[in-house]
Amino acid sequence: MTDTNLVDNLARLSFLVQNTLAELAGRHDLSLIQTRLLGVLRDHEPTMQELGRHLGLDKSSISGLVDRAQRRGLVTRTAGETDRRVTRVSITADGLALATEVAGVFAERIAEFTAGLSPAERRTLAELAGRIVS
Amino acid sequence: MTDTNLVDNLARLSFLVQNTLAELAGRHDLSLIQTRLLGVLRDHEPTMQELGRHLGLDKSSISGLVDRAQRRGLVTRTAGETDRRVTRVSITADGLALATEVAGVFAERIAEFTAGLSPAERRTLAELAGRIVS
DNA sequence: CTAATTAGTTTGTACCACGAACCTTCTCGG
DNA sequence: CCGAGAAGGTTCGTGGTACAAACTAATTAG
Repeated sequence: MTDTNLVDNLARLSFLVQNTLAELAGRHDLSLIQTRLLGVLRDHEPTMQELGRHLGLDKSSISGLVDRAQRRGLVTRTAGETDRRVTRVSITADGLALATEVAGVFAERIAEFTAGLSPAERRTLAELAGRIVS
Repeated sequence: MTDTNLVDNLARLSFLVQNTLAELAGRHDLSLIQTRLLGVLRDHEPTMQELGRHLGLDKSSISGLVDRAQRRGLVTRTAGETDRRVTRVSITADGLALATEVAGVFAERIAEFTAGLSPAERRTLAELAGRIVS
């Protein structure tokens, strides 16, 4: 049955979560990284390099990522006001709708996965996961 | 503080675990998928399409993946004995050493992440994660 | 005002993933 | 037994992802 190997089970859980998110995003022709990009932009209007820090990517990778998202009308670039070297990236209405849709379905799917747990167990899991990531 | 949003915390935890594995693998010039490949081959000697099922990839993706791993001497192809259409993939000594090394460091890192949990909490986490993935 | 720094883009390389076309090797029905 | 179709892999073309290095434009330091 469900063994208690912490490392294995965390690894498998992480693959399950990531694959789930990738699959749901893929239905809207979004990659994992594009989805993360939109997720960040829901709460921020960062510069290119702030985006790089958020996502852990090189600035040249960000250029391409934003290029492709912009081509699809999901984000826009805005020139910085004071410092004209910087570029701020914002999410568009289309991008926001897509991000919200994917996030919603993802939450539903996670709920299904954890349906076999009691409410107390779900709280415990959320709390332990929260302590690890913080 | 560590809030108790289950979906968010599971998502963040999964990114933490995956990024950790990707970073550790990257030190040996392995991608996540190459590492998973070696991980599967530690316990199996699958055909190409069995590999595809394990990893959730198209057979054409497997061809390239195994090509690159073979070029680095991490795996070998063997022609099937009875059915000569099939190709079995095996891990080499070099590949096994690499997989073992990465797995070991990964386990250490997970141990560090969960060091703030009590032994009982770690058992609980392992058990809850195990029930979700099973 | 020049020199160094910083933000971002471009270019070249490699990996990753897919579908479609293709080859070889079975397998099955007649 | 043999020809049609199915099955296992590979190849090719396309596109996303990631990085480093070279480059441009704008800002800041001296």
